[in-house]
Amino acid sequence: MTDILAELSWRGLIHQTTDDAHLPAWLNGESRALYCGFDPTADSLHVGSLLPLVILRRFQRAGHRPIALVGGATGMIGDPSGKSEERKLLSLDVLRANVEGMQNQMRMLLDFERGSNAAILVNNYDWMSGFSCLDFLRDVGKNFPVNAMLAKDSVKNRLERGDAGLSYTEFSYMLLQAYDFVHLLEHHDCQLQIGASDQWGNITAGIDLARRMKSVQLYGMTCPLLTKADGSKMGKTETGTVWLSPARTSPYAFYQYWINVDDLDAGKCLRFLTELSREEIEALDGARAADPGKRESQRRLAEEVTRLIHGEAGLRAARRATDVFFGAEVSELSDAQLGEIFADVPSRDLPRSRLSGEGLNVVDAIVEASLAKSKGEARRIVEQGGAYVNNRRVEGLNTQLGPNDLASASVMVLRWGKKKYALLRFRD
RNA sequence: GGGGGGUUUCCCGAGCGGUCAAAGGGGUCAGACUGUAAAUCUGAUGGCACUGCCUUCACAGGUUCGAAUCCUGUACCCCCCA
Repeated sequence: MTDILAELSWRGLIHQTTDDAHLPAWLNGESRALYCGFDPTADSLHVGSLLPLVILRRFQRAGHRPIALVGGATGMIGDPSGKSEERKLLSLDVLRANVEGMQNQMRMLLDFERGSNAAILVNNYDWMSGFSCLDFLRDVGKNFPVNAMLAKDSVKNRLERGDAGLSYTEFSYMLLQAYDFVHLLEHHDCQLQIGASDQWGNITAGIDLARRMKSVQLYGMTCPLLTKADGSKMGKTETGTVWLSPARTSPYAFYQYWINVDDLDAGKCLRFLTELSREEIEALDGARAADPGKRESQRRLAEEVTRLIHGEAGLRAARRATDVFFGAEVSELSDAQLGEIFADVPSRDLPRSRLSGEGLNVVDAIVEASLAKSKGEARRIVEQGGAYVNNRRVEGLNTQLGPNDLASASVMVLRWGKKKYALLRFRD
């Protein structure tokens, strides 16, 4: 039995526990069940919710049994924690699809086969949907003093805002989550709940409920929120959220997100999200301090996290795309390979005849590919040396593109500046 | 109700009736440098058939050879006196 708390502790993953004194002995004595809930607000998890999931994984590797709970029921209500205003309710169909999508991702990170401590996936809709309103109020609601509920930060913050308010529905959220804990205690002997630090109130609500209903003392533990050195949340880019689903965020974009992590955040990310050993991480810290330009930490981070989420194949694809995006000329690749590498990039189909005869002028090509809004803009970028065809700089305004400028059988790769790409596909 | 000021290109902001697509700053984009960074430097920044033409300076009209600049009206904003 690995000392999981010691590991979480050096990684900086313990924000708060409900019982610092007894938790170590309780966990190190034998294999325990623990759970963490995830609300199905989208059909994919994102970087923000990755951290608790990785922690569940760590617990499992240390010999404990992780229970991943998707909030099919709680998702219908909306958690007020950390939200500044009332949430819109999701339709049942959307929720069902979201639960499905998230479960698939959990299957990748947790092992559901692993003998005595195989992970368990549960959906609180299964036990909540049949719970009648009256029974719930009598059995659960009776145990919640409104005073205590009003004192929770998640509620207090919303009430103090004045402009936002809080509906009775969201106010009740913590009762549902609290009951989940009791339910999992009864059915899976789960006595520990983990979550991000904003879940503290909900976790302690569950512990209080269990004490009142079952006279049992449960445990809770929170991890820090995954934030950047400047205080903002990780997992957001100008283009939006970084998702775990390859359909929403390609392995390449995912890999790039981590490659671009700030030096100041790299050490934290390595500790939080990778399974590298303490020695390896500290070696990387040293390397980063000595020669930050090499960005070994970021490379390693991107590699580890991308492999974790997208597997070896995804990592390979991300790397190959990176080579092309930041490398030399695009050549000796097939249509299919290019399509895969430039999966994220907008493309446009043009008739092949545009390449014959005089050929296609670069400026026109750039506009056709929607890289530039107008010809003037396209012309400007060519004049300033910021336009590239197949990663080769375009020399002048009157460059004409012909069949020889295709990178593969039918694809031409246009680039604007350092990173903005577009494809033109020439079809018969 | 009376008096005064304002409305400019993505934003702020300058703009003698002609030489204004409109100063300057910010932002954005590109290039150099670099660590796929930050900072810095350089250039660009309405459209097009680009040594020229077209559309823009709240809106609608007018004066003039010619208006973002003058006049009239309309809308919105600000200030002062009641």
